[in-house]
Formats: sequence, structure tokens, C-alpha cells
Amino acid sequence: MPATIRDVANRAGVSVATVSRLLNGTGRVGPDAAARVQAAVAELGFRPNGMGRSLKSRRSRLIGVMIPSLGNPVFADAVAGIEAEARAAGFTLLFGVSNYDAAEEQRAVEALLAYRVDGMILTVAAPATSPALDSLDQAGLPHVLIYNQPAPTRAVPTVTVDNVAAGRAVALHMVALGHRRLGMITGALGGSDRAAARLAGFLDGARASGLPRPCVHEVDFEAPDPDAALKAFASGPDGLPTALFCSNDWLAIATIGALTRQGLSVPGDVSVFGFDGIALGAHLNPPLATVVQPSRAMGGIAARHLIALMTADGDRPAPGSAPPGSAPGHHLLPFTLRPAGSAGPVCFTRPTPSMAPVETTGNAAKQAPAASPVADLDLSTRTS
Amino acid sequence: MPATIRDVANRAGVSVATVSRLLNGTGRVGPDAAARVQAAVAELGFRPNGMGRSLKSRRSRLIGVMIPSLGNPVFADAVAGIEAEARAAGFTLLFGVSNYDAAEEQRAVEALLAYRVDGMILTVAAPATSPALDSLDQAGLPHVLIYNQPAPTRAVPTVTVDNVAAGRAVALHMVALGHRRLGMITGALGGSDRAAARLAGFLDGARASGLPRPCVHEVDFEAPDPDAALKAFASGPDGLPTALFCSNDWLAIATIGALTRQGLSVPGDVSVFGFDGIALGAHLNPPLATVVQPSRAMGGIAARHLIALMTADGDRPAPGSAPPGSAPGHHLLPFTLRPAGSAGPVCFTRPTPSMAPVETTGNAAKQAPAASPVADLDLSTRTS
DNA sequence: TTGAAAGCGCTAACAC
DNA sequence: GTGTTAGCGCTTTCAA
Repeated sequence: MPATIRDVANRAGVSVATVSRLLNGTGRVGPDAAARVQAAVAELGFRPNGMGRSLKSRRSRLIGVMIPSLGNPVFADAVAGIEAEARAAGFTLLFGVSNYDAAEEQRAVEALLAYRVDGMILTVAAPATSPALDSLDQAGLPHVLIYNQPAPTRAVPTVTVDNVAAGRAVALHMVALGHRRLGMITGALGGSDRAAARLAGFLDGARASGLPRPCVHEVDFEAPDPDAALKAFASGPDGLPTALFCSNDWLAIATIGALTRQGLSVPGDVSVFGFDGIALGAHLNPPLATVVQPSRAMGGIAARHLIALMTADGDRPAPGSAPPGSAPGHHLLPFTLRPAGSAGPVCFTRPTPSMAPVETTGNAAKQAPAASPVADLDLSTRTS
Repeated sequence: MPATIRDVANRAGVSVATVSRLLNGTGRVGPDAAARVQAAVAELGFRPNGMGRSLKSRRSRLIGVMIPSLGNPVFADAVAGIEAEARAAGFTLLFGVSNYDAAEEQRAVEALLAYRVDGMILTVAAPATSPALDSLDQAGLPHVLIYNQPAPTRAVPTVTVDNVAAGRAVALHMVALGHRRLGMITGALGGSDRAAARLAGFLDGARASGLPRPCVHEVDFEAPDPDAALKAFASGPDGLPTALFCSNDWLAIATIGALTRQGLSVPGDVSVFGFDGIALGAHLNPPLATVVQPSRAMGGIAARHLIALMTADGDRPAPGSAPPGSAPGHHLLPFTLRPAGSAGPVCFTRPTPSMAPVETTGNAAKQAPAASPVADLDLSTRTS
């Protein structure tokens, strides 16, 4: 049974009010009383009960975090950023996972809401229709989205990159490398608005380059089956693309593995592009070509923004009513293209990549990191 | 301002006790009253305040989780396992990170303790000397270690694999592949008792095989610099080993990257073994040879064990005193060796691997996954 | 500078 | 079945 503030007060021969004041630095406390309290706290190993404190003070110093999955390192990175920032500000994280599912999002958010978190940082499947965001709005709880696309129908601050522009940049880069048959493998679009945005940008880039609409195949986020997707491509009218865009690095790595198992070389036979820029990608062989987004910083910025929101909320403008004219403070972070090993120039001398288990040995002459016209595209940070 | 139980009671025309009883399923409630309460709850969007509930009931339904870092996917996997199990049992996670540092562990544990978590699952740097575990013991809070070595001096349940045996198995496997110059790159031993155990087993295996003591180099966990470690090897008396054991997959992947950048081929020039079995490793090219531990299951088992502990704790044996004769219920999970692409037979025809940026092209004849005598070693689960 | 006292939202005796 | 009530540990007026 942990010591309570009353125990401390008794032992120090003061009132609980004095103990509270000293511990919170609110109001003056005499030096002798202070000393006695300090001693009592130490002797009793007193640790203020956060529950009692929260109940009375009506602020929990808890931040809720909800992400689709921990399996994708990109989310773990963001959480690391959030954690560091939150801790520095004296907040603790309450944590939930949604598995890319709207109903589970709702459940997770309810669970965090039950503990009266002071604010929340989350990634949802589809902001526009998210019941979880409805709950948050209705509760009037400050929250910030990360990774999600800014939702026109919601006034919720969002920290992300321009996924459409990034998707477009990938297409243009592929075209610049000489590719004409592009394709995309994406996680379930219903579970990820950003995947949808990346796809939209990608298609737009292809169209702008005068190419036919690239083939697109969806796979499951949790247990992606890239082999099936590749088969689907191969059995389509155009065969396997020479350049594949995967909606995230996780998927891209699995896809490269599948291609390799099929006896195809990357990027010799097929170029593969990922999205996220997870740290591991840079260590692959060949290094993963990808769109690098600053995940950790994204988490940190979201946390700082949220904390500002929460503290400003002491004098909340009006319960539930957002300032009519003001934008909700979106942060559009810069992304960069990493035009690394897994994406190379198209090889015209090579026959159309086939899925037959032919031993395709050639390695396209250990190319130096392709000098790309789009290399390290860098959008400067914008805040709206 | 969220609705309270009193609001609901008023609206339903019953007492708060009735509302509480209905919501918690404790005690009978008349059908008409029940209906009115249900309605009121729905209309008010009532969500019971977890703080109030915890304060009164003296159980928070919160589980604290503290890990060294989210940067290493192996911990994220374990947390995913914990989360799934905890959620199924109606618990929510309070989350902290220690950065492999004992002082930070202490801080993080204090933070979680402040919210009166019902129990805790954590990985510490060194169980024997961990101030965080001291706090936990002193608080009499049920807790379970994961990944850590079972500490002889502490009666704390631990879910892990036999790191010593695994380290030994790696050494024996390397020897079986013909390697004679072994080496190890490990994360800071002071920050990881399991790295130390893996090292001990590895050294033991080398010794048992009649080899001289392998060279060992420590690197930082957070920002490992494998290049420096490789240089250190190269400038040592024995030069670069032909087989390198890295204390985790993260490190192994970074090391392979460094070797490749140096113009050395893996496993042609140097075989590399990791530890953890993170999912990404299997998709690498070559696939990462590693010791696979069941991280997600590890988290799940730890959570189940903890929950059992917590509920049994209603009638705690005696505050602080562990049952004298009984073992604390360690779970030693099975590990398997994945003898994949990054570890191959030593190549005797090749000159001693050097660090000079000579263009070493040879790829050791695209070997099939070495048929290893130790393949898929499998210890059965033991519970002590 | 200090103390007394009133709750924060909830559960759990205890009465009826 | 249902209501009354006493706190859980804490912060915070309000007096002194």
C-alpha cells in the first residue's frame, strides 16, 4: 500500500495542503516545513498518485497515441519522436493500436478517452469518415493527426508530407530513368488514405508523362502477399512492369524479396520504389529507393503542436467550436527522394521480365547510384 | 465537460449506485431501470472516468510497458504482442522508453508507477543492479521481464530465450561451416545483459571448438558505427574475421551494409550472423542468418503471465515477501537458428579479407542456402 | 505561511 | 432491486 499525501503530512507534522504546495511549487512554504516534508517524502518513498491528482486537477498529463500497427517501423519511429517530446514536457503516453481498422480505431480511442488523456496523436484509416475522430471532436479533445492527409471536412491539425506530390515525384523519376511500364503495389486503400494519395499522385505523374494508366494491385497491410500481386501483374495484358512503386517500405522490401525468389534482379529487371524511408532500407542490398519522410520529427512536431494546443486550451475558445476562419495548423513536412540502388535505368537490351523461373543472372553492370534529375527533391516546410 | 455517472443517474431517475451496478455487471438491476440507464448513457455519450474508477477500486486496469528503444523492431514486435493480449483482457498500455540507460529506466518506471499501473512488463539493462526493479520490488508491483536474462538475485518472472545457448549455437554453426576466425560486434554490454549472455555463449562455443578467443568490439546501441568496429578488427593482430556474430539483427544489417560498402561480399568474404529474427531480415538479399526468437509470442506470454499474477494478487501472499521456495515462473522460449544467406561456408581459396577498397568482385558462386548441421535447432519450451 | 474542508468521479458497503 | 453514503488521493479555495 503506497504512502499517501496524508501519510507524508502526518509524518512531517504539517497539513496535506502544505505538502501539496511544496510538491507542486504552488504557493510558498516555510523552509523548516519544507525540510520536514522533503524528509518525510524520502523516508516514505512517497510517489504522488497520478489518478488522484488528475481527478482533482482535471488534467491527466497523459497523451494518447494510436497507430495502425507497430509492425511497420515507420510508426514506431514516430512514436519514438512523440515519446521523447512528451517526456520532456512531463507527459506520459497511453498507447493503442488499430490494425488499420476503423472499428478498432474507435475502440482504441474510447479506451484512451476513458482515462481522460489531455490530448491525442493518431493515424486513422480515413479521416473523413473516421468514427474515432467523431468521438474526439465530440469530446472536444485536442488531437493531431500524423501521416494522414489533411481532411478538408475536418478542422484537425495534421502533420504529414505531401503524399500526392511524392507519388508524382516517384512516377516522374521512373520516367526519367527511361521506364515506360509502371506499376504500383499498395496496401489496402480503404485502410490508408495516404496510400490512396500516393497512388493518386503516381497516376497523375504517369499521365502527365503521357503514359497509359499504370497497373495497380492491392495487398493486405498485415500479411502482404507480394507474390500474388506479381502473378497478377504477370498475367495481365502488359506483363510485369519494369518499375514498381510500393506504397510503403515494408511492402517494397517484401516485394523485392519476392522478385528475387522469382529469379528476377532488382533493379536489373525491375526497379522498385518504396515509401517512408525507414532506416533499415538504406542498409539493404541494393539500398532501397524510397521517399524519405521525417518520421521521428513528424512525431516530435505533432507532440509539440498538441502540447501547445492543450495548454492554450486552458482558456478554450468555446467548447467544440473551432475558430471559424482559422486553418487548423497543418504541418506539411519536406520529403526527399532517395534514388538508391533498387531503382535504376530501364534496360532496353533485356527481354520483357517474365515470371518464369529462368536463371536471370545479369546484374545490369553494378551501376553507380543513378544520377537522377529528381535527386533529393526537397520541399521546404510549410505551415498553413 | 464529459458527463458523469451522476448526470446519468439523474437523467435516468435512479441512483448512481444503480448506474454503476449496471455498467459493471455487479449486482442485479431491474429491467426498466436498466433500460432507462442505457438510454441515458447513450444520450449523454457517457464514458466512465477511468481515473475515478481506479481511485476507488484500487485497480487501474493499466499495464506499464518499458523497453529500451522503439528503434529496434524486435521491441516493437514484443509490444505488439503485449498490446493484443492486454487489450483482449481489458487492459490499456502505459508506455515508456529507457534508451538502454539505467537512470532513464528508473525515471520511466517512476512515471508509470505514478499512475498506479496494475503491473508492468519491461526490459532492463541489467536486472541484477537495476534501480527500476528495486522500485518495483519495493512497491510490491507485479512485473515480468522480457528479453532479460533470469536474474539469480531477483525473484522476478522472466520470459526470454536461452541467450547463452543461442550464442553457443551460433559459434558451433560457424565452426561447422569451416570458419576459424570468429568475431563479434555487440551493443554496449553495460546496456544489455542479453548481449552479454550471447557473447558468453559465443565465446564458450569457440572455446569448446578449440578456437582462440574471438575478437569482440562494442558499439553504441542507438547510433552503431559498424565501420569503426570493422576498422578495429582489421587493424587487430588477426585481421577481419571470416565470420561475424552481431548481438542483434539491427547491428547485423548495419554491419553487412558497412562490409558491402568496403567492397567485401557477404557471405563470400565474411559471414554475418544476427540475433532476434526480425521479419525484415528474411527479406534481405542475402537473407539474414540469425537466431530467431519469438518476439511477439514473448510479449503475449509475458502479458498473460502478468495478468495471472495481477489477478492472483487480490490475495497477495504477503506484501513484499515472495514464496521462499518457489521459482518465479520463468519462461524459456525456444529459439531457432536461421542459417540463411548471410552466413556461408568459409572460402579457403580466397585471400584474407582486407579492408582495402580493392574491387572484390567474386560472389562465391551463388551458393544455395548452406546445408547446415545445426539447421533449425529447436529447444522446447521450458517453464521453471 | 499554514490549515480546514470541499469536492473531482467513481465503487462498495450497508440499509431498506 | 435500489438508494445512501463514505471515502479512494489529491488540489484548491477560503480563512486564519
